[in-house]
Amino acid sequence: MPKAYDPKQVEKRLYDWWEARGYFKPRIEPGKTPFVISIPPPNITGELHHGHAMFLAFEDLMIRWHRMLGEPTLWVPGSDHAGIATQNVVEKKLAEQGITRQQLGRDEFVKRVWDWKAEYGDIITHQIRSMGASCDWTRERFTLDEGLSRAVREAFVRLYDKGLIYRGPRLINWCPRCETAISDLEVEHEDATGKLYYVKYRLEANSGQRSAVSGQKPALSKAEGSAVEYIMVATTRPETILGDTAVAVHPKDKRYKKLVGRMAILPALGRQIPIIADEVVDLEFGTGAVKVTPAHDPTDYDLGQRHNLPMINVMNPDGTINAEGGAYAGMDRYAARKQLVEDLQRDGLLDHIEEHAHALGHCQRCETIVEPLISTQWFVKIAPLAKKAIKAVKRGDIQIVPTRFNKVYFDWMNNIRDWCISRQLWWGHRIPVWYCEHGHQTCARIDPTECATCGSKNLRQDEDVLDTWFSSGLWPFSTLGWPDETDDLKYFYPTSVLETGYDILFFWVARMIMVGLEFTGEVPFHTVYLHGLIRHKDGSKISKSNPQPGDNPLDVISDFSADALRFTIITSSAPGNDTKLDLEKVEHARNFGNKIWNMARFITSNLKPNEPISPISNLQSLPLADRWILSRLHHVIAGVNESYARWDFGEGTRQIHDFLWSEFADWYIEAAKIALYGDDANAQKRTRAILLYALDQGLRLLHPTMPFVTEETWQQLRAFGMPSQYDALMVADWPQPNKMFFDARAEKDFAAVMEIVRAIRNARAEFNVEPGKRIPAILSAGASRGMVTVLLLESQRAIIASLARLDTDAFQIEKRATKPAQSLALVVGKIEIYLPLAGMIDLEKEKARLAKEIAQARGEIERVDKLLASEFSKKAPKEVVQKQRDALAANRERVTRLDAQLANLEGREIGNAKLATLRLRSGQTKTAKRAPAAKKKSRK
RNA sequence: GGGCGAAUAGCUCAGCUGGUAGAGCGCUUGCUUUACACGCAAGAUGUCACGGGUUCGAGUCCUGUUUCGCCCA
Repeated sequence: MPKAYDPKQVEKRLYDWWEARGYFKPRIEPGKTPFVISIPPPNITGELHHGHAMFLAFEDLMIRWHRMLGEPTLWVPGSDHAGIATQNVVEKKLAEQGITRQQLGRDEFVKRVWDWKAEYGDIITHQIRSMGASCDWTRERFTLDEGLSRAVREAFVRLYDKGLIYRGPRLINWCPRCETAISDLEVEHEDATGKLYYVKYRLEANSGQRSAVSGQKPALSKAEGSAVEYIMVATTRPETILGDTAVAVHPKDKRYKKLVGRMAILPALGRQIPIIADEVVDLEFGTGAVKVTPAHDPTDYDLGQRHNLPMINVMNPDGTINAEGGAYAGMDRYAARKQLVEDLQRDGLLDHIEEHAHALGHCQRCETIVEPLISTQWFVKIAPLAKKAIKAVKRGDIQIVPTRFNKVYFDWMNNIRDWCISRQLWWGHRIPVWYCEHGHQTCARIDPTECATCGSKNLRQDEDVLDTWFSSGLWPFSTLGWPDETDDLKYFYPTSVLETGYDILFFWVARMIMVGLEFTGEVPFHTVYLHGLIRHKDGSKISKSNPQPGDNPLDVISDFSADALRFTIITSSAPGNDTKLDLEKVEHARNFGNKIWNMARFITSNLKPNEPISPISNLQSLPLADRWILSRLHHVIAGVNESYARWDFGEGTRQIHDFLWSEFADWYIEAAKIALYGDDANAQKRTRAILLYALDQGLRLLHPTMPFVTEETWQQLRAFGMPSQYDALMVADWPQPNKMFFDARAEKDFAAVMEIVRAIRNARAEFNVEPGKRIPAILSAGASRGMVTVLLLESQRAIIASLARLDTDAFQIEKRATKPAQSLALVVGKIEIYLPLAGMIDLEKEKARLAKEIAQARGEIERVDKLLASEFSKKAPKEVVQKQRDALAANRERVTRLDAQLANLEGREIGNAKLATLRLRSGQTKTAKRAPAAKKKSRK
């Protein structure tokens, strides 16, 4: 085995091997419940980014874990045709050659997009492979492939027939750059400082009664020296004046009460519009009088509906003013605004301009400011679908992790608005509705040849395509063959988990739930696991305008390995919370991979060729270190299973990391060396078996998080003779905790051994003992249970000597030893350790340190004394109180001994005491604290 | 305006059901100890944002405040 693990040599090879062996493909086993995830399909225009890396890490973890649990496991991969994005990309490319899509015509353009897809559309799915994702590529789907297109059409026709899809003129969000309608969700609101223009509308002199209202504000005024009256409105979008069909005031607004019913004259166009009263008007905003543009503003649209106002659309699809705009026709909306403001000013109708903060809607795809306008579009009547979707989550048929997103989900579902599903694009699923010359609609699964109503053969298909999310909504079942009752659909649906970022809870998750229930009568998945977003180390958003090293996951993989990226993502994130990616952490994860590799390297180098590995038996008779590591291993197995079961993959993976590094490598492997290098053949053999067993189990636990390094390492173990019924780790059994291995006594005893070794190492470091030097030591077992302790220590003699670098010829273990002259005395629990280190002790330094420790221990005593004197001793649980009592006793003893030593030192200084007995810092408090901690989890 | 999240060691983050805090990196000291310098050993480091409350006891529960971020309108 090479000295260092090289992921570059491994990852691609292993991935191809796994795939070639068919491990990614599940077997349908009736009677077994399958585990299924549908991949969140990435856009074919996309490149791998950290959002993908995130879901790939989590989903592959779940998939590999369940596969190892023996469940038929399916991860359906695929990609999304991304209507607007893809069309934009291809149009941009054509533009480089000076070609527009209109020049090509629809059919030719769509063909070009397919060409583009053939060339570039697989990039993303290949990049996905580099993360190690074990998807079943034989089931790969594309939202625009034949089967899924059929599903889309089926879905549309069913909703249409049910009356849940309708077409009509409504106020929608229009992107003038993409020249298509977009749904509410695709509009991103951004706060901006704009201007609020105060514009005076003249009043028609003969309309209604005349009145002159004197107000605080010049909302209504008579021009100087004339009889002309005005009503003043405030607007952020002056160009929409062209589409005004009323001015509205609040019915209770005294300033304007008398004006209601009169007519105002629209500036620039001279059209007469009524002044109406409606409660929706905000008395505080601007002048309290608002212009009403029903065709270009959501509030005004509703207002217009209530008052039967005409709707005048003044804008072309490209954002220029249309013929309704009179002199402004043909101007871009912002040019028209500018011109209009100038004209108003010239005419004395612009009163003043104020700064104004407001939210501006932008197109999610191209960031162009979105224009609300009236347009004839297709909509899904969504409330009936939402009702069922709410129930499914309320009933618990679907569980959202973390649960706090339930509220977000319910809020959105309860206030849901009809979904605009038509897009004025060429790339996508064309709406399956045909019109005849009489205006009849024919909606059909198969392209019709005649009108369903009048039989006319003169049919024309609707030009629009469907929102990409319409097809994504069907994803969990369309990918399994729906609407056909395929074997896959029957066996794998409903899926198990839907794992994705919380940012597409509405876009995708909610819609899948709604349409899934509608079309299949079942929830599309039982659990929704939402992850957070990956951000820069400083918390800023990863974006093209703020590039930082490590933004591209492919670079991170190349620098540190896919395993390292996955490990980092898993261990540094909590469900639903954003994660800051720290490259230093990825580096550590890479090092961890190398550490694992080297564990195997050590083990394999100690295996005997052709020696059969015997199973572990006679647990009771095993040496302490063996019983300890097996017990620890099985506690960790239990812990990982518990953590994973409650979706806490980070905690589970951390436990594996800590076990392998801080317990298995730091202590067991080091301890195992004694047996391996000793001359007891049986001990060697047994130790080899346990090393193999523990690492094998550890690798299995870690495999879902770090698939490559674990598989490669495991294959090495096999190559060197580790018996296994499996050809690959990825299809090996998932570890299950076995209580038979739990051994509290062994954990406690070995913890003591570790403490002794640490105490000696600490003393060596403190007193600058040469690292390689073997020093003498005397262990004194102490009074109670002395013989038991002696036996324990005796049995660990070689390990302690080796790990603490003791001189084996001068290493004594006694029930009760006397301190030699010129020695340090360390106390670990009841055990005392004397290190004769004559000539190495700095008296002054030692006295100062002892004094400090005494002060510390006294502080502790004071605190616990106070605590025990309070209600605490009556009300706290017995074991908690006992723990404090123990701590108190330990500290009292500690102070006594420290005091004695200090006095001894001082006495020696003034008098001539011969013995210097020193205590070091690893006293009882620390011991007591560390032991249980190490039992629970001891992290590196 | 409504809602959610975050605030813990210099940095990035863990801390499940309340019993006075952990990791990685960084830092200090020392090590070519025959698996690993992508390593080993030994260390130092925290009024757990702030105020109030519940409790014998609060980083952990309740409440208010501040700062930052996000979602919805």
